[in-house]
Amino acid sequence: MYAVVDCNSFYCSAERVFRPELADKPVVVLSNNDGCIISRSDEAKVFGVKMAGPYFLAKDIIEKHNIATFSSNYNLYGDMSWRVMETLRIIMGEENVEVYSVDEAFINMDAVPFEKLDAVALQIRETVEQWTGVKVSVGVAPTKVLSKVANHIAKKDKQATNCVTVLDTPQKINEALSLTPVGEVWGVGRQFAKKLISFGILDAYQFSKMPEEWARKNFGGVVGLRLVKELKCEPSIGLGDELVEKKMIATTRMFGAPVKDLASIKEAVATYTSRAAEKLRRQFGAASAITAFVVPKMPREDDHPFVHGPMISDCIMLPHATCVTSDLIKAAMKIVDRIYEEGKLYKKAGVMLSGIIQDTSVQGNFFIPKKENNNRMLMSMMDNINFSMRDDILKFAASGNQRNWKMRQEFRSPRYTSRWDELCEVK
DNA sequence: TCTGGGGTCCTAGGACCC
DNA sequence: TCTGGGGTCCTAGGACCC
Repeated sequence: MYAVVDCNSFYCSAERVFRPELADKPVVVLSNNDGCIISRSDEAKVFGVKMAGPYFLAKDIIEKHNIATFSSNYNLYGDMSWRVMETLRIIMGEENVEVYSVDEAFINMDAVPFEKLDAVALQIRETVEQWTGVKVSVGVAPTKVLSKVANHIAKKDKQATNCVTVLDTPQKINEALSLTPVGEVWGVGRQFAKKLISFGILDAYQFSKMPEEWARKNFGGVVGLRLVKELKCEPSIGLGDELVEKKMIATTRMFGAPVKDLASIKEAVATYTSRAAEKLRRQFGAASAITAFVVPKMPREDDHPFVHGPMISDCIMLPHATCVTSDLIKAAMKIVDRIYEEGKLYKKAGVMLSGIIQDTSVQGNFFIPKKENNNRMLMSMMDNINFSMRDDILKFAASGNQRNWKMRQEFRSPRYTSRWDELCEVK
């Protein structure tokens, strides 16, 4: 059996931990640049605030109902996430927990006796809330896909389910599947949903009755096959390994306001490159290729749904894999020179590192020049200082200090748990 | 005026090899 | 006129996730 533990409106919950007066008030959290709404409390949902909807369209509702609004505070969410996951590891055993995303984890429940599934699921929910202040929902079922179905049901009616749903009999499973529209199944996105509905398959129960070969043929090969198997109670997606190294690392941002000049774009790209390189070093990797891109602002056609403009990018294969920020910035700057066009307005830029391999120079490598080993040490020192002092206290000059491209963050809360000078004050 | 960011997996098809 | 069979590796693109 698998359990999936999913935090309720995670970013909102994290904000509320340090703002108890908001516990039963409507709250929303905005994406970077205060562009979209990416988390809403139940109270905010009631007022019709749409998920992933643009903030400027919801502004009226937000102001009218006095909904508490926050810019995203990833320092806080990252730390709260760690607390939740650590709680799960402590009570269920490290080897049984797979962290799936910032607010979600799968748990292998094979060690739990069948008749105790309900009690243990409830205990997970209560312990996480007691230890971290974050409310979670727990869904338990024989496969991962089914546990997500269970979790949806737990979330939909929190009163009735107490945020816990266990699907442990064929009857319960079939009933749950019948109540689940096919588009809500984990792994069925918009395209697949459209196709399924065109076949006359409307709910998850109908989908689960389809032949495996049919699923393989119509829904992306093994992807569809696994999906149907999981719905048929046959586990086909195991517990993944934790802490797998990333195969690609990206740092991309919208600008706070459109940017025109080359110097600002270079500053931004150099800054993103530094951030990406930090992520790279955190997993002791080295990148063999770097891509940089810019997105020009496109004239808007009204009555058109929002679309991103074309991405203009270029890639450089590095002479040898590296995790040294200065090397990466040099390459990135070369790319920016190539892709930048005078006179255009840009609204976004980004950097991607790929061809990531294990960094062998960490310990010093006999076969590469001494200078490079020294650079690696320099990087470690920078990372340590930046980590212990504050972000970017040490940075490369290329990152600049004008920063007129910086993203909007009008409503960011203090980083209560990761900065001494932003601790919660009790009077 | 104003619409996020960062990932994964899989498949098809091309280039290349013997 | 006629042109095999079997592989590998890489990339682009499509789908999905939160």
